Amino acid sequence: MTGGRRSSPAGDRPPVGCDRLSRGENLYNHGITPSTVRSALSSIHDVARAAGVSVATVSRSFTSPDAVAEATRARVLAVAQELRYAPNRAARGLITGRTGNVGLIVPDLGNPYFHGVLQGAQARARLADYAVFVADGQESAAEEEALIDAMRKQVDGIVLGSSRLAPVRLAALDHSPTVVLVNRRVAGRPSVVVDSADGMRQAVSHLAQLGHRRCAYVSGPRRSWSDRQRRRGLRAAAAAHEIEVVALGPVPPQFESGLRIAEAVVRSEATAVLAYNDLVAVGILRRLAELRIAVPEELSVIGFDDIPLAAMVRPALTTVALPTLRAGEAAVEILLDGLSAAGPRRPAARTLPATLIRRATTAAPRAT
Amino acid sequence: MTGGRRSSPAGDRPPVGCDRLSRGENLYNHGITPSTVRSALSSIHDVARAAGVSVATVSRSFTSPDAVAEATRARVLAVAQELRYAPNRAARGLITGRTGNVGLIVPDLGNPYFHGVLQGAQARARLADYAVFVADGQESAAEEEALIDAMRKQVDGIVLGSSRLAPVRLAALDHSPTVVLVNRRVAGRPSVVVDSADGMRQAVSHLAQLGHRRCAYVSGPRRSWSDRQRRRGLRAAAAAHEIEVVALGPVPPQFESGLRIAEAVVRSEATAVLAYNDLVAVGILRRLAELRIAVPEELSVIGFDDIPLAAMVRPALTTVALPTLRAGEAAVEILLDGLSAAGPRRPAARTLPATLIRRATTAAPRAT
DNA sequence: ATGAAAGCGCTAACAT
DNA sequence: ATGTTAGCGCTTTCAT
Repeated sequence: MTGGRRSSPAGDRPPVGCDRLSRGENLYNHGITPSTVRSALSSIHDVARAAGVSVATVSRSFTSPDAVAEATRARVLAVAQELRYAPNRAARGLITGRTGNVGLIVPDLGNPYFHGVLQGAQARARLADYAVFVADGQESAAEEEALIDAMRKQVDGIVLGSSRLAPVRLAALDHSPTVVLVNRRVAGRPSVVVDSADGMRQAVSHLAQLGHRRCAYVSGPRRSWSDRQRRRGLRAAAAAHEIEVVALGPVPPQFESGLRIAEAVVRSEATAVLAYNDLVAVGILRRLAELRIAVPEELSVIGFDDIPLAAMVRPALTTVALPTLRAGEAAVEILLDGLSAAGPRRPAARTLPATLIRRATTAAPRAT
Repeated sequence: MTGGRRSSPAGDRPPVGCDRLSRGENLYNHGITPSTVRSALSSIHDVARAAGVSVATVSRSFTSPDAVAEATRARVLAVAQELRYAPNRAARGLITGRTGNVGLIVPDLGNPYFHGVLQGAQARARLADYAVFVADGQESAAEEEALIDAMRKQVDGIVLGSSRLAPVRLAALDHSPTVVLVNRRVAGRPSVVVDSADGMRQAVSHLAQLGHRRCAYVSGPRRSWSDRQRRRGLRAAAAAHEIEVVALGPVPPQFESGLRIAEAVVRSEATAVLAYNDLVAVGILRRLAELRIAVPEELSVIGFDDIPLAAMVRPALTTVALPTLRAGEAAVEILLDGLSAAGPRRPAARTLPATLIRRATTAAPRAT
């Protein structure tokens, strides 16, 4: 593409942009062809010089195309492409106050739940030509705050997934840049949450219809907002369906927790168990199999999240699907919206629906 | 017009931090204390003024502490903390040529293999106080190149995981910033690869010892460097152990592929199957269970990667562990090393060992 | 429609 | 040891 077409009036100009290169790059570039050497390090000045216009015109050609004459713009753009020039976003940000970046901070990059959020956020950001920083808070509130501070000036907004920060700290956060919460709700902050209380309702109702009367719930981290939502949903639904609840846990939201808690589930004499998340549910499933307890015949199991794993185990896990990908997208969308919005407005608070996915780990309880 | 901002040419600038805030942020900040409101947007000038020193001294207090008097530095740092000042890295980068960022590009953020790489890269980068951009190439070479271009000026280096680029394109890539390859080897480029050929050797040798004489291999993407390594390792090891090989595939490296290929594996009459990766292996496992074919009694199965999933399924998957986390770490390490190194030197090429993890999907073939 | 020049926040000479 | 100043690459008045 680079070599062939020379339709522009700039075609006969000498190959420019090499003066920058001589700074030392070419120490590396021994046997490399000219087309390779043509560096991406050209600046707006190189383009201006090569196109025979001022830097202002080059800048305008990129940022407000209508402000420059058709022919000029075409020439500038052609030269720019030839030189592989693209505006330096950091420099641009210095003056515009916009970085073109967003940050994503999650408590644990190892948790599949956040992979969906990351994927969604990244995809949505890319659509708007935004780049995303990602960082792992290591389940620590302090680290999370440190990361926010580190990112602050480099981004136009931060998506905070399942923040481990206390509500007060969350509320006290700076408003620049904007922080969008995922899986948390705090007054005055934009957020996107999943209606997991309703998901719980669906799960319990499903169990009730199957005839279960006594269910166990293995709860997640005590300070987790999601867990509180689920417990709330559980209380309400259980009452409505006259189901007895055995509370187990709390446990860390991991596979190993499931392994460990499984026997307690059995001892509880519940005919069904709801786990804080799929990871725990799959752990339970695994241990149950070792214990030779048939699922779903002897015990029904329901998870939360619908991570890919849920469909891969055997029997396939019935679970409450939480749209993590969409949550990531939505968070970035809110961020971007807020940036383009003229004035301040009340913070967006999106709620995404949860959906029960019936697979193979739920059935009627064994007749007693 | 927003009058306040860039008014006075004569230096007497208004307290920036505050006028920024008044743009509307504090509409949200009702009952919040002054110390909270004090924005993080203060610049080096604010600190200099408040500490009664020049901006140069403030700068030095951060970048070369020894160059300023003990007492002065203490005062500056105190004021800085009070003002919640931290140097703007974009501005710093403009002059130093260092951004303090690295980029990570992978073909598919949904693939668990890359989650390890991401985690490792992020952790290692954070250790050096670097931030990481992450992007999803969507299994497309073109998108990958576009992402590289988009990142180029914002990072000091790029980690390219399992690049889908053709070798020529890879070789033709700019050397600024440095690109470190993961799971690819190309002349003149730093890289970290996992010795999966040796991993394959271990797997085949294990199978041979168990008594298998006929094995199937379900290969991954044709253009995948890893797949070529594995086939190479397989050929050699199979020859050495006098094992007959049935080649199946290629298939996309996903769970569903395993589901689909399982029957072909059975028809192949191999007594063991090696899958391109764990995802495919687990898919095979799943379908085999439906087919009521006992694993490992009737068929042994081995995967590659050792993603968390491998230990969670039942029976637990025997697999060749590839140190993805370490690969991510190593890649960033190489990047950082290269940045601090004085002159150019021959590109680092790290090879990480693969390890066979024997779990429950391999056993001696059924006596015939 | 275009150009000259100021300046975003910072660091690195070059003074003092 | 500290201050002054010249930019880094860019956008944006303000002139022309």
